[in-house]
Amino acid sequence: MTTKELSRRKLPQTVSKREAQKPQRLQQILAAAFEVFAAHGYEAARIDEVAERAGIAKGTIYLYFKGKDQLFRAVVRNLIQKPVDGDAGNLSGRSEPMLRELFARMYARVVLNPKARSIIRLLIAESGKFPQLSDIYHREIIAPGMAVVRQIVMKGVASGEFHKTTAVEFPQFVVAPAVLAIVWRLLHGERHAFDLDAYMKAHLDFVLASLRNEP
Amino acid sequence: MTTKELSRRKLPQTVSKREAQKPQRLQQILAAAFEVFAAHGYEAARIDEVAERAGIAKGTIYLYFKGKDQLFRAVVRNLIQKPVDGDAGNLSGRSEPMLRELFARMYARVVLNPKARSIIRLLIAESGKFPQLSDIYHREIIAPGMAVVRQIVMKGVASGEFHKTTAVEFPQFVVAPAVLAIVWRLLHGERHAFDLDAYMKAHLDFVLASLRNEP
DNA sequence: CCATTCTGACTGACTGTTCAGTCATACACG
DNA sequence: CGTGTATGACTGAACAGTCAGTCAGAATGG
Repeated sequence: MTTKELSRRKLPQTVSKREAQKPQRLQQILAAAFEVFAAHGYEAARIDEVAERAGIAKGTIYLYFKGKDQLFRAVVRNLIQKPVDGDAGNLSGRSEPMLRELFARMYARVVLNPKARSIIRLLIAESGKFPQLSDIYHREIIAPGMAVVRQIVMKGVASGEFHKTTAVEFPQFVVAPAVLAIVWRLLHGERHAFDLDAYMKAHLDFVLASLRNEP
Repeated sequence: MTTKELSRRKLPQTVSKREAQKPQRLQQILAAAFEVFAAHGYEAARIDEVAERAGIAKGTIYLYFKGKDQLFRAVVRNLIQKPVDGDAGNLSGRSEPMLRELFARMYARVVLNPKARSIIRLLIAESGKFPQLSDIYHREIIAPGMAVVRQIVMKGVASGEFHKTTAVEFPQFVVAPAVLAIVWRLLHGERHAFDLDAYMKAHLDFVLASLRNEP
């Protein structure tokens, strides 16, 4: 790139107006596509509806994605590769408050989050057709999550706060009721709903009762 | 109908050969349709494939079912209304062996049963389009199941075998790890699999550790 | 008994529609 | 005015659902 070429550009605006629009378009498409896939599932989702919701023409989608399956992959990948940010946070102090903190985050971010539920529904429904996606989900979300839970439990056991428990081998037990709550909601929607706030508190009590070292 | 007309018929055979075939056809269609729906989901399932697998012509399916959605409903209803037979069995004796018995049945019949898993996947995937089906599932399977678990826990509490536990309000906690195992399998198939036999034993230990009244 | 007629379960080629993906044209920006 | 971007009418394939026709087997008659 020559000095002359550089000097032609407005210096603060290294990218042109049009170039600046592109990532925005992509986000429009991804957002609209997520809504449509979440509402209807992969097969029943219509590309025309995605275009309409994004406020663009159908052809434009094919400038950004090779086809329907590529679009689907991009939508889901985009949402399950989101940084899990400072989730592994402070692993210091007593294990019980750490579990309490973990549960609060887990229910707020996943169980009570319609978007997260929709992704899980899509992953379950389409894991036959898109196994790579559930692999990503496992690598990025499930495995690190299980590792954190295991850490907390092991720490509690080491400090004598918890007794020797099978939750070290299977940290799944600790979070299982949250998974059940998600599935319940996916199956029954608003029907047969139960008090999720009481449920969360009781969940913590139930798990701690199993882990705690009673004198 | 005259005596003469009656005397012509062979008395032991009240139904004709053709009439006897009909229920068999219906079962053929339902069995084939289940395979196809389970493999591809509702939208991606092809009626032609159902016909081919049942070894009949496509038109025949429409003699038995009004349309694709009616066929789907029939397939799922047929499988979730199956008699839960003597599941509520003996509610006598100590609660711990009763839980042990319950878990053995639950893992054998549901968690380890590919057919049951497929139905759950279909229900989760299509509960938006077919909410009545998950209502039936709740009424016929979930609610009675929860009632049984609650009975066992309450009995244990009453006898002093278990302490006062939140599992009375939310029997879901007791079975949640089994639900997680199903979802895990639905998401990851054979990948990331864990030892389900050890898991089941540990699950029982974990739950009993929470419920038991330690002196 | 056999011959004839009748019945309705079954067939599969066909139809109309839906929809993913394309492409000639229009547009906007530099 | 040239280049990269957007459009939406169009196409061809796939597929749910239909229906005129077939034929095994039941009913009727001699």
